[in-house]
Formats: sequence, structure tokens, C-alpha cells
Amino acid sequence: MGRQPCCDKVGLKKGPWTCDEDKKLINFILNNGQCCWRSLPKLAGLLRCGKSCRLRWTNYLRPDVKRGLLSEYEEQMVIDLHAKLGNRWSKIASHLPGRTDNEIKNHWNTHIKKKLKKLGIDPLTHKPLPPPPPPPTTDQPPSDQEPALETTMADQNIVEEPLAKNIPAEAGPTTSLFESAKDCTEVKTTAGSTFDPAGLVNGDFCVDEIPIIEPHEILISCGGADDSLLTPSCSTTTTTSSCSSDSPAALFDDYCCEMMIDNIWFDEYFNGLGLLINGDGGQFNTDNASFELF
DNA sequence: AAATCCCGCAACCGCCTTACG
DNA sequence: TCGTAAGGCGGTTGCGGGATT
Repeated sequence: MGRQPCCDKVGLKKGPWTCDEDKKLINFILNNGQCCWRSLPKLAGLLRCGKSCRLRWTNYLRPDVKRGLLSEYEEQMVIDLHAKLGNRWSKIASHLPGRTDNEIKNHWNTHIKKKLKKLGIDPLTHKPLPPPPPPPTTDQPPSDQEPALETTMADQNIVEEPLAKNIPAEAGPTTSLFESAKDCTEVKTTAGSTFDPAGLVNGDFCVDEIPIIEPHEILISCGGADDSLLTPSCSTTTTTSSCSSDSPAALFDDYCCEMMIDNIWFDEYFNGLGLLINGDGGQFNTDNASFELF
């Protein structure tokens, strides 16, 4: 007797999500929390598999998801963590606030792999690639590019040193790293302390040691420079109000006017977020484009 | 201008792990 | 302790859009 499918697949919709579906899903989660994913689609009025809903929420709709290209700093962190952890994307993602495993995995496959190869580093082993043979006319067979897989995890510690030499100056694993960390989603606490992601790179942090942020301590920052940060995938825009400014608050408004149907829905979204997390409300601070729970 | 190729990313699939009765 | 259900994870696929011919 085989395993039961995660859901009854007959009549279920697949493929890209529509704005309407997104709205239904968000509405439901904000009102009811992340209950059983299996029954969620039915309750939310969605013709989707529970898994699909979970994925859509965690990879895209979750309000703390940071979007847009990874910064130099984040990229370097991914490389370092990959050298230590291998393809454990979720573990890697847990070190990068606001980034999802799927996003990191995609970024690795599309960008970082190429970059490393350009730098002469094998993305699999993080060891230097053998120099290419002199005649450039013949194509290098892939098997030649991949050094033997005899590398062990223990070996990878040795690799980390030469790897660090390829870190761009602005992303060095010391103070400059921390400087560029400003591009990342900031996780602040009400006590005024700022979570220092640089510590992760220095190797003095493990996954289990990531500080647990109490719901009342969460500040969602919309990082100013990266305007792709909040770009929704929804192809159907529902409003056309004047969007476009450089301030984080305006960016956030852009996001809302594009994705969220209207301002009422926007308010409900974040008030509901408070409910979702701690049964309380919250407030969007337009000064610094952050959402504070209360 | 049209056709084709290539790339990036969202979403799916299937296996593994965990929780629970 | 075992069996089952649900969630989580990593690999893969396929579509859309931009680049190239």
C-alpha cells in the first residue's frame, strides 16, 4: 500500500498563483494562522494542494521575505556556508534573515556557480579548479572541470582559507562585512541591539544559536537602496496609483498598491500579522517603513 | 521584424524527517 | 515500539521574458 498523496490531486489547480489566490491565502493565514496545511486550501477556498500553499506562503507571501538580488555580503555568506554545509539550503537560508532556501538555491545555481567558476573555484568542492588547458579551441569536457569527488567535509575546512582570498575587498569577513550587512534585512530588538550577521561568517555561530526574536521585538525593515526588494511577482496589477519614490516608506507603499488591492487590505494585512504572531495588533511606521507589533 | 536561444525563477515532485496516537 | 500523517527539504522542471541571430 503506497503512501497517500499529500492531497487529492483531482481538480486541483497548478502553475503560477494569481493575485486572487494570493489574497485568499494571505487573508486566511492572517485570520487563522498557519494551521494544518492539508486542510488550509479547502478552508481558504483555494483549489490548491496544501503543499503548494505552504510553499507560496513561505517563499513568497510571508511578510518578512526579502526579495531582490542578494548583496555581495549575502552572496559571500552563502558561499562560505555552502562550503561548510553543502547543499543544505534551508540551513544556509536560516543564516540569512528574510531569504528563503528556494531563493538561495536558485541564486546559487544561476549566479554563484558561474561566478566561482570564473574565479577558478569549483562550486562543488570549493577547491581551486585546475588551470584550463592552453588550446582554447576545443571545448573543455565537464568531467575535466570537476575534480574528483574524493573531497570530504573535513577537507572543506582546508578550502575555506584560499576561498577567503577571493572575497571582494568590500565584503571582507571583518568590519567591511558588517558594513555591507546594512544591505540585509535588519533584525533589531527593542532593546536597541542589532543582530550582527557578520558573526555568522566568522564561524562563531551555529544554526541552533540564532537568537529567537520575540514577536514584539520584530521590526521589518525595507532596506532602502534595493527597490526590487519588495517587488511582487503578481503580474496583474490592480491599482495604478502614483507609485515610485526612493524612500523606504514609499517603496513599501508601492509594494502595497501593487500587490495589495487597497489600503484597507494593507492595514488588515499587518494588523492581522500581529494577530497571527502573538494575538495582538501592530502598526506600520511610515517614517522608517517598519512594522512594529504591539 | 521574426525566429531562436538562453537565462532566471517560481513552482512542482518525491523522498526524508518529525510528530503523534 | 510501530504505523501513519503532515511538514520540510533538495532536486528538477517548465514558463516567461530578454538577448541574440
